[in-house]
Amino acid sequence: MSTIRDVSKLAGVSVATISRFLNQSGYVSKEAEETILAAIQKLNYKPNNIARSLAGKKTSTIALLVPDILNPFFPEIARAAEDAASRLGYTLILCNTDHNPDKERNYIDVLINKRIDGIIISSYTIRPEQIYALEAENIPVVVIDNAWHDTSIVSISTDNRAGGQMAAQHLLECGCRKIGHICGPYHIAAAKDRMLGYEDACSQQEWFTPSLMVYGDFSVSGGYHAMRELYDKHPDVDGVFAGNDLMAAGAMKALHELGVRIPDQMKVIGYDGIQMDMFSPALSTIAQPIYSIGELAMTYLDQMIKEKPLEKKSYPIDVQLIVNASSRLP
Amino acid sequence: MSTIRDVSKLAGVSVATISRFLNQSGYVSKEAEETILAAIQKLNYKPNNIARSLAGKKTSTIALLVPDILNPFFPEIARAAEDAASRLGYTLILCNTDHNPDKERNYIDVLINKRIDGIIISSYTIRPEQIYALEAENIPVVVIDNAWHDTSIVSISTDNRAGGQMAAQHLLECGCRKIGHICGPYHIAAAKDRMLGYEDACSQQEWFTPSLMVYGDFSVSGGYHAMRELYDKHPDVDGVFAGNDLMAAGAMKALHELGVRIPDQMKVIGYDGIQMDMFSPALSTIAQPIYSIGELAMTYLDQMIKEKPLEKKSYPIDVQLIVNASSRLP
DNA sequence: TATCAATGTGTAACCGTTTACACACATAGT
DNA sequence: ACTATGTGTGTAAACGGTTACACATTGATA
Repeated sequence: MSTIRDVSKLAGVSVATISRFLNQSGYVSKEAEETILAAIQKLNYKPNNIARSLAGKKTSTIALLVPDILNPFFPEIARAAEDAASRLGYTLILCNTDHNPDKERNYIDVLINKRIDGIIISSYTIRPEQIYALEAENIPVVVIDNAWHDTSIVSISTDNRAGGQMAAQHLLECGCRKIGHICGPYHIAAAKDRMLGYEDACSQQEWFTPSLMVYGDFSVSGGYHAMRELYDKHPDVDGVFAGNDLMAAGAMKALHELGVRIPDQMKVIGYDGIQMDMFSPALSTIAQPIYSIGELAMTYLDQMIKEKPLEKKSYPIDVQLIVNASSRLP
Repeated sequence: MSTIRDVSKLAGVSVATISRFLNQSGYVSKEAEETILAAIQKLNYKPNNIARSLAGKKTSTIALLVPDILNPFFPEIARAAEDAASRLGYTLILCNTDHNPDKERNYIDVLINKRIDGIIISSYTIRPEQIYALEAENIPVVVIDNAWHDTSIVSISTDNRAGGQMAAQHLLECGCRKIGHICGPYHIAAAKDRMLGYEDACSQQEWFTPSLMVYGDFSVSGGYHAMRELYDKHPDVDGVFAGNDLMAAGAMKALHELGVRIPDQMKVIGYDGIQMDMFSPALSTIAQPIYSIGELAMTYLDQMIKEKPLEKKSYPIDVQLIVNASSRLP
């Protein structure tokens, strides 16, 4: 493995000139360029990015911290972030935290030691102090899917309450006369906000009762069991809003087993807009622009890394009602 | 950001002693340990891994090259590889190549420049020469889901032909009297082998005709259209083996639309064993131990990095028939 | 002709670690 | 008393780049 000094020797110019040539910085004559190029090719020289990073203080590496890449929401984020990262000349480190604060802390330490240029975090469990620890080391952070208002932390997030309201409102407009809600984990702000949105839309209806809100854990099986529980308590529900698409899928599975036809007897709507093109009937949902979120996160992060000022700290993103067969009017 | 020299100064010992302490190498007295620890804490010192890598020739970073993390097969691989990597003290870089040779080449160059310790590759398009390029730079490679026999390349793979045969055989045993096959892209060895397995099982049947094999592109919509085409040509098929689970899902969607009941009128089996717990009826499949594949890849890679000899070059993994509702006997 | 800017190049310090080597001292074995 | 071995520490040279600074040459301008 040859070094810049080997190239320097072979080409008969100083290492500084080679470096200038490689980085297109400063002046290099035509002749020098040619001899350098020839030497590089002859030696199959590849600049060592480790050394570059040490001297230049930039690793061209960013990290993406997610709870679990197996949750279909995150591959889409990862894909978007990676596409943007690659376009901007960064490489993407993937970290799964499983909502585990120890793992989070541990990863953050490792990433600080690696002197990554920036980090995108999606986490329900992380505490602002940990973000400040990163900022103390001059590592820019963008948080997605979880906003702390009134902090200096840059975040990209959607209005879950408005989205929840939109979902419930849609079912009302479809003519549903009793709408249940499968709620995500209470300690997750997004889940709670979506539930509040549901309440905004439904709590004044004469049929409303709190037992229409059942608990799921954002997973398919959570949605499945929640749906059975809901149907047990209220066999007359004719619409259900699940706090995310995975639970909606679980609910539809339960309904299928119960012989309840969708959308004739029951309309279903989810939340997130993850890719579920294999589904039949296709699921209505409140779609977040997942790809855009990942892409924007990377874009803002890049600006922070380049020390360009950002306009705002908090970037709200709009959600969109997608009507599909699962809630289509007869 | 303090350095080892700052710690050295504050603790009143040489940098060598600090380094020995940090790496638990060589002798360090109890007293030295204590003063060092105190100094580290006081300065909030974090060892710079870039410098470490430069001096030590190890980056503790490995890369995972996949076609597309959005394909549900790969998050499972990524999760497994990342779990194992993290356990072994590595960090995982994620790269999407989209089956695009240019992107592959580009990533490989970048990764060489970053002096990653090793790389796991899943690609249908990559050429052995590119792997040799990595090996020339002393970067160990493990290839998954694609074996080149008679080469020095370490690979983990399954016997797709046997798996395809198993799938078709299963449908025969279920009493199917005319079985179609939705085949993946011809240029992908795995797809072709699965098709050959199907032929092994079915080509001697009196009902067999080549037009029972239709083409899909390993995607949901590919499977959907292939199923419609197949049903068009042969409305009397009562069993279909799709070359992967995504196409099986697309096929089931098409069948649902066509009003064909599964499994009564048509039995369906897929291939891969990706997570599809939201599906109803649940899909039968030839399951690859996806998690194990990712985990083993990382394990073997670690051994290669540590220069421990590997027993073999080619690690064959067994697949398993999973019978679910989509092919259950009446 | 003197002055200046633009072009082109080289020397050497620096980035923050690891580690080979030298050295000092204690303890134990002969 | 002499060696060998184990323990503990420090100096300084790597690792492979970047870049500040000094210096030389050229051509244009006053």
